[in-house]
Amino acid sequence: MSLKVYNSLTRKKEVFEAINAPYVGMYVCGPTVSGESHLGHARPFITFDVVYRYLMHLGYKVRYVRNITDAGHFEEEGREAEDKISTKAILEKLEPMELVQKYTNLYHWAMAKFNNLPPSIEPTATGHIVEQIEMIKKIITDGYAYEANGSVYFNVEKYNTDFSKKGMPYGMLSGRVLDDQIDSTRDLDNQEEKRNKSDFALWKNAPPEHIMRWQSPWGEGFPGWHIECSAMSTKYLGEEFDIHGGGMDLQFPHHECEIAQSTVCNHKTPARYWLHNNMITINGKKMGKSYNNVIKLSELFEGTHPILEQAYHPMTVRFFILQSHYRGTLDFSNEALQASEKALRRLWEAYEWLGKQEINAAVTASDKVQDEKVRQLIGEFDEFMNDDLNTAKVLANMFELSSVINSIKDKHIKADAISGATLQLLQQQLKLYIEDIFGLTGERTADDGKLDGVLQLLIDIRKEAKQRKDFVTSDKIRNELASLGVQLKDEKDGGVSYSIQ
RNA sequence: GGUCCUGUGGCCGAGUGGCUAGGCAGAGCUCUGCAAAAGCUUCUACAGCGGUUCGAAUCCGCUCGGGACCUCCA
Repeated sequence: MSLKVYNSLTRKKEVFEAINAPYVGMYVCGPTVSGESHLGHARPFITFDVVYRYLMHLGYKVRYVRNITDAGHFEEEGREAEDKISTKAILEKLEPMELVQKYTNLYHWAMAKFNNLPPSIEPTATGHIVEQIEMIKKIITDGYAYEANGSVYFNVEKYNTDFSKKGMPYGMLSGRVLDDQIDSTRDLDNQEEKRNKSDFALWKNAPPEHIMRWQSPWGEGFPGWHIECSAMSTKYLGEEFDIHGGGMDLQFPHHECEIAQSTVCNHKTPARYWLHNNMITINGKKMGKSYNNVIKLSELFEGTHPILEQAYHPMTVRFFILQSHYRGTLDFSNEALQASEKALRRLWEAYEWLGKQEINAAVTASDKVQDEKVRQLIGEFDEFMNDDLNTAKVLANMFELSSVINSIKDKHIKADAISGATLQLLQQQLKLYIEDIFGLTGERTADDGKLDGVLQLLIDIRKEAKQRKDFVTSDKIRNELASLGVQLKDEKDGGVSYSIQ
């Protein structure tokens, strides 16, 4: 049983084979830190965090590189060269790097909230200007780029002509044919510098108002849109690495250009497997700046966006994302998030309860059918993950297992129906998948046990009240706690547990 | 206009030629002082029209609807 992933490059599910097992190199396009990340951005980072975790679980030694784009890119090509970061910096009266630092910090804060593991290397574009310039020089030397007025452009047509012969045409990833595109490319101003509309910038001459600028062989300027990823992936992962990930909207032109640049320099397609996650939509529309429908992560966690009916815990969002397949769109709504919130709580409580049970491994199953069913549901975790990381199916199985766990808890299923060995396996596999691979964590806030002590005291007082049929007191405790977000649950065996919202 | 994806029950979502997805919501029952929680049972599905097939939600065609990319974008 081996891992299969959908490779955008071949448009097929393929068996994953590492180039240099057990080592795996994975590059994922990170954020542009000119603003705060929004819900849509959360998806690739959570998706590839799970990929990272799963690969490690499979025994690979993964070098996970995720860049930070902190060198400004154009708002719009052509018009007065406006650098996104420097423009905003002027508005906010901040130094560009101060702004970049602020949003980088916010981004890291959100990643930590989501319990995403930090990547092995998180290189910045501004920290790799030298590498980018070197790469551009090489592309010029090889004849695939030209200089014009202090800017450097990639010659797409020449590349396409030469590399089509080698079976690597420009557009191989996105399925575009260059000839079709030339006509369909938008008519932009100030295109005279380019020989062809489809050419893209490797280096841009910086106009005087541009704050972020570096010295280069072509004068003062800043790197083009795509070169940083080629330069940094080559530097840290080599000329050919295993996985390249990112959002589907980056497939063209970003990844296509990346392939072209790297292929000229290294004579091979940079990554073997290209994985693309789909978009998060809101009312069926992609969440994005241009649609003016973004929910920033801080707004999501605090419930401060007008669309939001409440705040959503980062784990709710993580769970929500894992409940769908990464290649499908996922539609945001309050109802959907609220459903995820409840579902996650149910799953977690069953998981937590089982984890606390002392299991006698010597017990044999009195209900072979039930035992077998549980074993099968557990066994399918790997199977589903290996089938292009189907986290949704794994979660579905977990819910079926939760029913079994709750039935044991409520004694609807006999304690010895399932063997000790199976229950131990269940404990172990749930922990592995819920915590280690899916990266979910308990919502309970850490405290030093004082809160628990207080609650246990209240539970005792309520119990005594109930015994003398003083329901006014017992209900008061229950209801007051409920309004504070602490829910008491009377268990079958007379015990009382609680959950905190 | 070009390239491509998609249409599943009240909502979110798996699935993909014959076998229950799952979650949330709704209904009934069990438990309970009453609730909640939990368990059990249950109701709404595969856009429409044709075709292929013993059999299609699943394959093919058409129609209608939604969306993405072609420009920064996760």
